[in-house]
Amino acid sequence: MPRAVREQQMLDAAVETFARRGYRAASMDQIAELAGVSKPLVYLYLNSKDELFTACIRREAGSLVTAVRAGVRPELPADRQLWDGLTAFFTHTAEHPDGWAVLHNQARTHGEPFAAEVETMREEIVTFVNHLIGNAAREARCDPHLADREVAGLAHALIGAAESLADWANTTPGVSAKEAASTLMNFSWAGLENLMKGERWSPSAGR
Amino acid sequence: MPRAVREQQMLDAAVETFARRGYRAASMDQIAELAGVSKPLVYLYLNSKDELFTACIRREAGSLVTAVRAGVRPELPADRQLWDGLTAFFTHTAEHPDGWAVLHNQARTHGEPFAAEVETMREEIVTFVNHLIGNAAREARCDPHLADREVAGLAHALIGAAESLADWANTTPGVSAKEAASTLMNFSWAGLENLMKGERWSPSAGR
Amino acid sequence: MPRAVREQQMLDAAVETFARRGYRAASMDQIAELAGVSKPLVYLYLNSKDELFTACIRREAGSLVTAVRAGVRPELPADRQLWDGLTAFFTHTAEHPDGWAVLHNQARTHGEPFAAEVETMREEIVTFVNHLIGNAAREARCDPHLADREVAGLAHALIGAAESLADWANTTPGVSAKEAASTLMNFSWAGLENLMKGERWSPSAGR
Amino acid sequence: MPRAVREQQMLDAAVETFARRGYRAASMDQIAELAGVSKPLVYLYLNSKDELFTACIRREAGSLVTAVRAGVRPELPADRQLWDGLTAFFTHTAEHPDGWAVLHNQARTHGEPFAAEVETMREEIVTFVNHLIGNAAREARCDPHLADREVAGLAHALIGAAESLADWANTTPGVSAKEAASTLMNFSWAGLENLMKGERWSPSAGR
DNA sequence: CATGAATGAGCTTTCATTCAT
DNA sequence: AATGAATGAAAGCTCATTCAT
Repeated sequence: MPRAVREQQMLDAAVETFARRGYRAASMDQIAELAGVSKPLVYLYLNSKDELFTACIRREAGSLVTAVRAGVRPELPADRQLWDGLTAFFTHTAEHPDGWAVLHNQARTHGEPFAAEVETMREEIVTFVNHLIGNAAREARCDPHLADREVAGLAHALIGAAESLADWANTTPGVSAKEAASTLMNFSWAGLENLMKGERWSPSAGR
Repeated sequence: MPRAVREQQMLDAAVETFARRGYRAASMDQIAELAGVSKPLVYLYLNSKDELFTACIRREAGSLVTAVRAGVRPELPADRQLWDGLTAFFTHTAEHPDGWAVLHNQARTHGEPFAAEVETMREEIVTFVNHLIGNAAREARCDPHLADREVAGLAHALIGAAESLADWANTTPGVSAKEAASTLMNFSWAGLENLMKGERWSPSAGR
Repeated sequence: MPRAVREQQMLDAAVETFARRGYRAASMDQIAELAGVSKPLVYLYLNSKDELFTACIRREAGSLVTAVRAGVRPELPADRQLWDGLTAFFTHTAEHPDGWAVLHNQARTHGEPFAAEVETMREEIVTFVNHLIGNAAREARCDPHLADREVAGLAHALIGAAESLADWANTTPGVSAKEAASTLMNFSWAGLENLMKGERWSPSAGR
Repeated sequence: MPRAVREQQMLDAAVETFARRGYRAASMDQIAELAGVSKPLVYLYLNSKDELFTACIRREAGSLVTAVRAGVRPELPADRQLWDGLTAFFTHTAEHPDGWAVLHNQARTHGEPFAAEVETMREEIVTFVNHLIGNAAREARCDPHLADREVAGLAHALIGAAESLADWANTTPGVSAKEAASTLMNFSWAGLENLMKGERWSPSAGR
């Protein structure tokens, strides 16, 4: 069997095992057995548990980013872009729950090298959201007056909400990608629109 | 030294160690040494690594929930309650980063028993948000027509956004609890208000 | 059983195993079993295979140097000192063949850290031989005119001869320490005496 | 490429690797890579690690013995023969440090089969020294009265001194083969001469 | 002639856990 | 109340060796 194929099988097995047991609790024995190969072969192809984990993260992150990018058409209005991006995101995470678990639950909690790998993916999304808000404000011909840090905060809030909803959708039976996307659009778009218009909530003013 | 005090010292050491090393990588030796006691004593008081970890989660979850509850006054308007709750949440997570790391990063990623422990805390917040929306709708004298599952989704979105912002605030220098709370209010309140009024975003309608 | 005693038992077992199997071929399992303890205990007390090996080398080297020193009385004539030293050396190596094998066969052939450990012992002997020749020359009231490097070379020759004879005596039945010492005195003392008198062999002059 | 050539390349690589890493630490992978061939080919030609090591020892031992033999002319006087033999020995070991390391450091320290291989080489030298002493005694028309075992002891002493000096010469900058040979002649010839004349050192007589 | 693919067995090391005192 | 002493079990990793092509 050619090397490339075996490697993908190993990555499949590793993603599944890391997702279900966690990075430390997953043993190379389990991964090798699930992949249907001997342990030395895993080491021959992927060198170490660390590198294997990194390879999983990279493959899953790339796959997710590609899926989201493919779902968005930049010529459409900003809200439509966000909607399409969220739909693609929830669809992909629903179809690859183990990959998503590796990215969201495992990679971020096991030390710098792995967290950094995921952080680059997150930053890509922050940039995307940034552009989205900028474009939307331009379309609406209003000056959003949003500081860089404020945008970063909003992006983190949006991503966190999306991540949490992805987990919720994956663990709650009957929640579709569309429903998750719809919930998040309802939750977030009004606020983003307000901010683009310069409207803000303040504790003193109240509702 | 009385048992209760010793136990708290052990939990302090355990929370710090679990937060910094992760559940599996943290060893009972390290925890015992950091607590300044012998390992058998840790076992005498807390029985096993699992129970020790569970005790950490429970203590930190309780402490966080208590802090948030103490910050909210039910007689105030809904948005003010949310603002106060968020402020208390971000303040507490900033003051107890290790406890927060145990809850957010470790507990959820190491198997059912621990994740379930955190889930009860989350559910408490879902209930809170549920009340919030219900009350706000009543105050606004409008019928929100929100299904239970929709509220659950919104609560997950809100919590996810808050968690993500807490991490962001803890790792980005100069971001205060107030700023994080403000960002999240701006992000979420408009959307929640819309939903209470029955207004929704839909892909066909667009902006 | 107190720690100090157990440690010596482990070192005994380790010396025997390293001597018989070689450093790499000796397994920690074998050593632990021979010592009558579990493997983790060996690690608890001696940290690693490297440190265990180093501890063996240090103990055996110290023991050998002590034995040789105890056999020599500095107030006696040089040849008598050499004879006593050699006798003590061959007696000790005959009584501790495994310790000698560790020093001579294993320590020198397994990388810098270990070889260096033995080299310090050798240098101590070089110094001893150096003094011996110097004193003998003074006693004989002649100026030996021996350069430092020449003495170093002679010391290496003497030590090499002694090491080789120790192996030979240990593996040839019926060879006593006295016989080995006698052989080496006959072999080496005449040459050393000549050199102290300034007499040398040269290829052109012949015998 | 003809088999004989390939085999020599493999032996070259093996000698270098065994000398630098030691028998156990040297891996067949490293050797095959250094030889520029695939691992199965090494096995095809040399069957196993043990046989490969044995082949190295035999080749290097043969090469050394040949070099020493070629340096000695039996028609010359005994001291000259010894001088020429030592010169050839030190020259060869200086020119083939890896081969020498395999013989001196590795072969003797890794179990019976290999040590025995080297022992045959040593015995050849014992025989040579035996002849040397016998011839010299005949030339000097005196009866040495040396028992076989005494000669064996002397040969071991001489060899040990030579081995030790070879290491010293290889690791001390600026020491030539001639200097090492000269040191060893000065060290050993007077003693050997004495013994041939029946003169001995004894502890009671002193200097 | 030569190799890519594959593995059984064994190694060092670590850890949660217990027990006699 | 507290600990020094001790271990069964398992993990990551490496290596000599083989076979189908």
